[in-house]
Amino acid sequence: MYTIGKLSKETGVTKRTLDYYDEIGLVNPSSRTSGGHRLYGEEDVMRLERVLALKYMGFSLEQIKSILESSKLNWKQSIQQQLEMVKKEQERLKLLEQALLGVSYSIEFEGGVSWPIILNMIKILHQDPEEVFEQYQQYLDHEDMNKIKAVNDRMTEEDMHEWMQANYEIKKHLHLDPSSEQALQLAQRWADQAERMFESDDELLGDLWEALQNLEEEGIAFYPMDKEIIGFLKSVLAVHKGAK
Amino acid sequence: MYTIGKLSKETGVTKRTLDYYDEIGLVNPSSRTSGGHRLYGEEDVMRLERVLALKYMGFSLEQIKSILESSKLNWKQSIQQQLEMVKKEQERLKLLEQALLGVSYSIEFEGGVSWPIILNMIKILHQDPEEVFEQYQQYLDHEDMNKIKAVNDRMTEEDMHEWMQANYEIKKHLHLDPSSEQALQLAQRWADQAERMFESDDELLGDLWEALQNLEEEGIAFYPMDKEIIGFLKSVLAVHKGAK
DNA sequence: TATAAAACACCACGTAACGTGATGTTCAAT
DNA sequence: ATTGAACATCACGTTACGTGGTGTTTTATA
Repeated sequence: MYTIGKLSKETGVTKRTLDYYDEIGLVNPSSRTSGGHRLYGEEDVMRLERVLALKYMGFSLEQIKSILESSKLNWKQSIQQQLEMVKKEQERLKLLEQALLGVSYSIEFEGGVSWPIILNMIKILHQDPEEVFEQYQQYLDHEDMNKIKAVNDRMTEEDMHEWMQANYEIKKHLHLDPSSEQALQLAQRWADQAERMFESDDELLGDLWEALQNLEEEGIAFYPMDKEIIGFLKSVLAVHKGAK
Repeated sequence: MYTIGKLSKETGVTKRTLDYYDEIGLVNPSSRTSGGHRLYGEEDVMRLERVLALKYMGFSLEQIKSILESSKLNWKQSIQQQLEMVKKEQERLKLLEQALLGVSYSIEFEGGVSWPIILNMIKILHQDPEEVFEQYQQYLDHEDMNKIKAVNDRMTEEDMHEWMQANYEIKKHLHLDPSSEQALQLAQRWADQAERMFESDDELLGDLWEALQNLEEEGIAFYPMDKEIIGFLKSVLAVHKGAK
């Protein structure tokens, strides 16, 4: 028989928690002393351990209570549900990580917090892609959109970093002569990373590039693409093609 | 100028939430009607959007309030902290998923809920490996332990499934003649999966196998390994070796 | 066996970010 | 002027306990 203090030390659960579990009927001591002190027996300890296991698995105390009194069928269902919840939560966190990384890089490269970029990024990640790529509707078909979303999902931390940096470098050097070697290198860097991210799906990349050029407002390609960047790339491309 | 209802519809935030944000001074309307109705201006809408973005990124309202009034330096720090939190949470969820999968398979194969298995699984995942593999201390060195932990981290859903099933199949057929073809196949299946999980690190696998045999109590190898299973494998191995 | 110290029971308030009414007031349209 | 919709404000509920208080029981020591 454990007193509440002993049990607390044994299991690492605070007294208050045991208090609470007693109060809500989740783990009741099987007996008491004449003076009213709680005494927990072996079964009580077992029950507590099970409760802790289920708690670790992410169930609420309410759910735990009902699970512990239910049948096999209910068990399987609960576990499956919980599994799905966990998977969804993991996806959410993956997106969250991307958003935070984006903001982090945006601070790093832009030298400060750029709200338009952040808000766009959140939009991309927060809602379904349909709504964000709405402006592309007239230029890209449904298949393209899905592919682009897949590209976004595949993007690693390094991809994101390189992509934002390449864009930022261009922004910093918009004044460069499009025919200069340096401009060509910047454009090349941009194109290389785009190639990498699109896994050489040149058709898709071409479609997106077309769409970006035709857009009237600012475009988004995992990062706000302002007209300036697009214009710069366009002019470099023109010179380069002409020279060839 | 938006009234609270308009703003609510515009942004998808409930009135109560706007109420609350006003109350705690997170987003205050910049003016009111003579009658006291709230009127939100463009800046207020912008502020709200920023708040929502930060909320999406997982910050508490308290943090958001201070972030919105702080400097760049503070920003970077906050984002980095949040990033780390998110990464940690993701690791936790990965473990959680493993635990749930384990329980799910245990129900599937054992035909019901087996608490010893569940509690062991939770122990494996919950606390640091030191404590769980304590019993192996005398048989395995530190390096081996870390490798085993790495194996655990690498384990996919399919690995786990196959592993538990292979173990379960053996449990079901303990009575088989060790020299029978069927027994050999069961053992082979077990060994194959072990090989796969250990990525052919035969030395490590050998060490673990040694340890498992020498243990007096039940062992754990990503799943409770009872003496019966070990005994079965041992006898099959003996017959097979003898025959060779 | 008396007494002091430790452990305990039980109570109540606090937390975060709102949801859900309830009541009384102001606005917009008729 | 009236009426229905929108609004302001209040208050209690939610989860899983933490924190602290008061008064009682148990345990250790003299």
